[in-house]
Amino acid sequence: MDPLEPFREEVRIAARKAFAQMGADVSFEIEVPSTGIADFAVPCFPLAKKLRKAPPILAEEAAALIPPLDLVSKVWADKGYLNFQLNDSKLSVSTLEAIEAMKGSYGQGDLERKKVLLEHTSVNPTGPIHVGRARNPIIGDTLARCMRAYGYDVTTEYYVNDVGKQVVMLTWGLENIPAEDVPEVAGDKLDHRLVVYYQKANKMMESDPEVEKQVGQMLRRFEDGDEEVMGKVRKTAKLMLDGIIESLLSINVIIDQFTWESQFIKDGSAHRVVEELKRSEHCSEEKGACYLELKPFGIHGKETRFFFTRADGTTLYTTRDMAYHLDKFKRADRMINILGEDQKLGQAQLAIALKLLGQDRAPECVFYSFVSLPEGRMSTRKGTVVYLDDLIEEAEERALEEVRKRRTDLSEERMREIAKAIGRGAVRYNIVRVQPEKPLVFKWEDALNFEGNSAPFVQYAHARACSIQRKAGASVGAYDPASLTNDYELRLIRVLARYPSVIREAGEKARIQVLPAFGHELAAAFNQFYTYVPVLKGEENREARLALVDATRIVLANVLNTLGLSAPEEM
RNA sequence: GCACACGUGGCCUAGCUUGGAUAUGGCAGCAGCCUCCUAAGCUGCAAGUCGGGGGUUCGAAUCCCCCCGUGUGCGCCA
Repeated sequence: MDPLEPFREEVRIAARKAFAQMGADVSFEIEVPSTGIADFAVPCFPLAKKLRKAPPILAEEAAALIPPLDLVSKVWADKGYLNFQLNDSKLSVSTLEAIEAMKGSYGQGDLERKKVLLEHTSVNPTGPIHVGRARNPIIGDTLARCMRAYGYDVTTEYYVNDVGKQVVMLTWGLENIPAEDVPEVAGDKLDHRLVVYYQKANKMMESDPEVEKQVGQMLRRFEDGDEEVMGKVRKTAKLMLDGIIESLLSINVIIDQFTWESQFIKDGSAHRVVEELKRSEHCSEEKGACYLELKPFGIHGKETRFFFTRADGTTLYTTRDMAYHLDKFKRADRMINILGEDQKLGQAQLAIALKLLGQDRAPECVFYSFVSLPEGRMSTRKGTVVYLDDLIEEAEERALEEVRKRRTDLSEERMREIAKAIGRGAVRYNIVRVQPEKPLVFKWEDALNFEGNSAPFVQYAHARACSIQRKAGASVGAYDPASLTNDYELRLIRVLARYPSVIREAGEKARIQVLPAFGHELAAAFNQFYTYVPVLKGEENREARLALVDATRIVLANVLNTLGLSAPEEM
C-alpha cells in the first residue's frame, strides 16, 4: 500500500488529458523535483518537438487546461515544468492510515512471492573476517532485508570453499607447526587462534622446499579423493567457519544455508559439466588441459582462454562454480551474487560458459570495490588487516563512553546493551551508505562516526519518538489528520509517504544506499518537528501529533530493521 | 599492453541506469540555541573548474570519443 499512488495516478491522468487536448499524445515522466519546489512535476520538454513550441509556453497551456482536482491543491507552470502540489490533508490521511494499518510491513509492494537465492560473504575459511571482506556480508544482508521488505522470498547462502591449496595449507599448519612457533593470540575465538598457523605455514612455504613438498603431497591426496585428507580439511574449514559465523552474528548477519564446494566433486556434477563443455565447438585442449576460447565472446587481455580442467583431468574452482550455479538454477527464480570486484572476469566467464551449457539464465551480480587502509591494502597472509571483531569491539567501547557521558540514570547492563546497538549499527551504516562500487579507505573516525549521517542519528530519532510515547501514557485517541497543518508536520508526512517508493528502489533495483539516505532524511525531518512542535506540552492537536509521532516511530523502526540495525527505545 | 570500475567544496558522499528548474547531505571550520517532550539535536555562515579536453543536444555531473590519475583483473590459484 503506497500512500502516494492515488496522487500519482491523478496527476498522470490529468496531465495526459491536457496533453491530448493540446494534440500531443506522448509519453511523459512524473518526477519528484529535487529542489522541493513541488510534490510532483511533469517536464514539458518532450512535447516541444511535436508541437513546435517552447516548453515554458506548453507548460502554461497545459496548466490552464487542467480542471480543479480532488487530490491536488495547486497546479502551476514554471520554466517548462508542469508542477503539482498535493492536497495536504488528503495526503496526511492517506499516509497515516497506511502506516497504522500496515505497521511493520509498511513499505511492502504487491508482487508475487518470487524465490530469490542471494549468495554473499563466501570468504575462504582460512582466517577471521576482516573489514575489507566485511563489506560483502553487510551489503548482502542489507540487500536481502530490502528484498524481503519489498516482498521477495529470500534465502541467503554462503558457498564454503573447502577445496584447494589455501585450506590444505591451513590444515597442514595445524598438524605440523608446534604451538610455540606461532605468536600468542589473545582471547579464545577459534578463527583468531587458528589464523596464525595459516600465516606461519605461508611463510614456511616460501622459504622451505620441504614444506612445499609436504603441502603438495597433501593437496595431491586431497585431489585424488583421499577420504582421510578430505575429512581433515573439511574439519578445519568448519572450525574456521564457526568463528566467522560468530563474527557475522555480532553485526546481525544471519546466513540461512551453507553449501560446501567439495559436494560438487563428490556428487559428480562438476565432472558432468566437464563432459558437456568438452562437446562445445569452442573447446580445445593443451597438454590434456581443457579450455574454452572466449575471445569471440568479447573477453580481452593477455589470456583469453578459460581453463576448466587441469592436465590430469581434475576440476578447477570455476568448473565447480558452474556446477554450483546449475544447482542454484533449480532452486530459485532470481539469483544474486555479492562479489568483490576481483571476481568480475570470473563471473563474465561463468556467464558465457553457462550459456554454452544451454542455460539462458545468469546470476545478477553486485560488485563492490575493495576496502583499503590509508597505508595500503589488506592481506590476511601478510597480516596487514583490521579484523571485524576488533572493529566491533572498538565501536562498542566508544559507544559506551558516549552513553556514559549522557546517562547517569541507567544500570551498567542497560548501558552496555545500548552501546552494543549503537556501536554495531554504526559499523553497518557507515558501510552501506556508500555505493558498493566506490572504493573505500577504512578510517577509524569514519567507521565510528556517531553524528550527522550515521546510525545513531537515526536511532536517536527513534528513541526520542519512543520517549514521547512513554510519557504520553495512554494510546492515541480519536484525531483528525487534517489538523496537522504546520510546515514541520507536513514536511514530516511527505517524507513518511515516500518510504514504499524507497523500499521498491532498494529491493527491486538493488540500490541499497538509498535506504540509509532516507533514514537520515526522515530522522532530520523528525528532529525539526521535535524541536519546534510541542507534542505533550502543546495544548492543541495533542492526539493528532501523537499519531504522527507513532507513525514516525513505526517507519524509523522499519528503516532500522531493514538496515539490520536495532531500534533502541532509549539512548 | 588490453579490459572493467571509480574521480563531485579541505575530507566523505547523493544525483549518472531514464540528459532538464538554484548540484544532495554529512564531517571538519566559524557564529548562535539547553528554566521547555534526551543538545548523539536545532539554526545560520563560509566553502564547488562535478579529474581535463573535445563532441551530441534547445539543454550535459548525467550520453559518446580522447587523455590524465587511482583501483581491480588478464593462473592447468581459489
